[in-house]
Amino acid sequence: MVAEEGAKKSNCLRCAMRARSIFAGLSGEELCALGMDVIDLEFAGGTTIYREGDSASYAYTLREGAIKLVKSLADGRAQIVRLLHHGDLLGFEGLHREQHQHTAIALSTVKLCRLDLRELDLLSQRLPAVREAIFRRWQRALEEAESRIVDLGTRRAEARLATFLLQWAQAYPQRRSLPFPLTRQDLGEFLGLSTEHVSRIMADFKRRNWLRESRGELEILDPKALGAVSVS
Amino acid sequence: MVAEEGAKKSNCLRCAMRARSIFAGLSGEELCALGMDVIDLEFAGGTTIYREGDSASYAYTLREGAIKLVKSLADGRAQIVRLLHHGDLLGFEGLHREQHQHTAIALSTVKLCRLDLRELDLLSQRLPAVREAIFRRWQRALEEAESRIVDLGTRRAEARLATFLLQWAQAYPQRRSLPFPLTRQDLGEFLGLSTEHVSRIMADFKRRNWLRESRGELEILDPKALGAVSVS
DNA sequence: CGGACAGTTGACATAAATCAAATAGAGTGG
DNA sequence: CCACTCTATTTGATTTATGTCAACTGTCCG
Repeated sequence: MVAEEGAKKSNCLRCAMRARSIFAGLSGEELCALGMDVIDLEFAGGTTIYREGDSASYAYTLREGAIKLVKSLADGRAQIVRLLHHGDLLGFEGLHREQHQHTAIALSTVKLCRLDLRELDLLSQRLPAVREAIFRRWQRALEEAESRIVDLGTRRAEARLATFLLQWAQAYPQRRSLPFPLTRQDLGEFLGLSTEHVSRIMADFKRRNWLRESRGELEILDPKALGAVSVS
Repeated sequence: MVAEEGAKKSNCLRCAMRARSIFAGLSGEELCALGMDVIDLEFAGGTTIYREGDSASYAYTLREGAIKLVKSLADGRAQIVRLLHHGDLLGFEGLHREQHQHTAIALSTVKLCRLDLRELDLLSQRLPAVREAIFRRWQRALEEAESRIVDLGTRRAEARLATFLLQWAQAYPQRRSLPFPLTRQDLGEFLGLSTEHVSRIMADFKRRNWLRESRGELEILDPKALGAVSVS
């Protein structure tokens, strides 16, 4: 739960992430000329990166690990609004809003680079490519959100879970065993189900030998079977 | 079901909608200099304005009436992804996507103005104010989508319906009797419920004298009671 | 008057939540 | 290394919410 925070100036030029970042379109020279403070951070799993309602000063690019964006309800329950993987952005709602719209929590150890929102705003006004990149991410987020609305509105628990597992796997291509730092409660809060119900379905999938699971790792043994359930 | 389509050149300068449109920030001169083909259209309720998968050539501003954006499932069911009111935009996903992502259907007689997507794209690159306006609408759409995810994931049928009715009312401020062109099936497809279940709850709300309904009009008699249910 | 069709209502089936208890693991301190 | 604790998970029994099927009603409209 304690923030094991590391911080150092980032070298964007050499960043492995650069091609997939919002600075993808820029030349090396343009990148150097940004004059932006970009700082690399590392947090332990469980760390809260920002809270819903916090005034928004920074946005982040997730370089490694997974993060959940959560909205908390008055009655103590919570809904996971989005799950983020390496390459995803977070905190960008601060470009137009004073405050963060979700609570961001690291699911595993994460590496982030942190961008100052004010600088980013100016930058995006100056550089069409940056603005364009942010815009596109936004659109993709909207499409994913709408697809989750369809999911939640029309599909049953088994199908939602199966769909989710397959999508999770897509975030880690060419890996036979996937990092899987989600608890049953996380799954429930993402899929709109009780933890018990998630547990039953996961146990069922495992009994059918569609999955294998061991401390934070997941292996999908029968994607076809899961695919069949996910459409039903 | 037949498209009663009227079409004429639009006079944006005199448009009552102008202050709320994506051209809100522009001066009269700038507006004149746009050189855009903007065409006013009118469709009867039930008309399909475009279909999911259609190649996207136009975007629209909804000037009057209500529209549903629908995603159809393989099994014949459908999910209403968004409901649009006067002032809302539709078809803008065509700015970055080749094809429309939803089917747009008029719920009542609607008045639209139609914008050519190619021209709009050029325009938005030229005019920061326009781009900004579109961006902000996008962000609001994402926030609404996320709030629906929370709703669908955590709330029961009664609460979802009550919330929805109150939100619908907000789209028609200072009106005691609201236009309400939605069928029980529409409500079901928006809220992720069966038509029968929606019907039961609506009937229940009416029996409690929280609502009154008559051919396409809805009156909310007890917003407080609905509000209480909507949080439960 | 007679169809369509949307809405309502009832009886029943099923999905999922809730409550409660048992089990399994992972970490901790001796 | 073991005993112990704490927590996540699993499982079972039961309740509740919601869906499904079917019949009936009302209304609009030709």
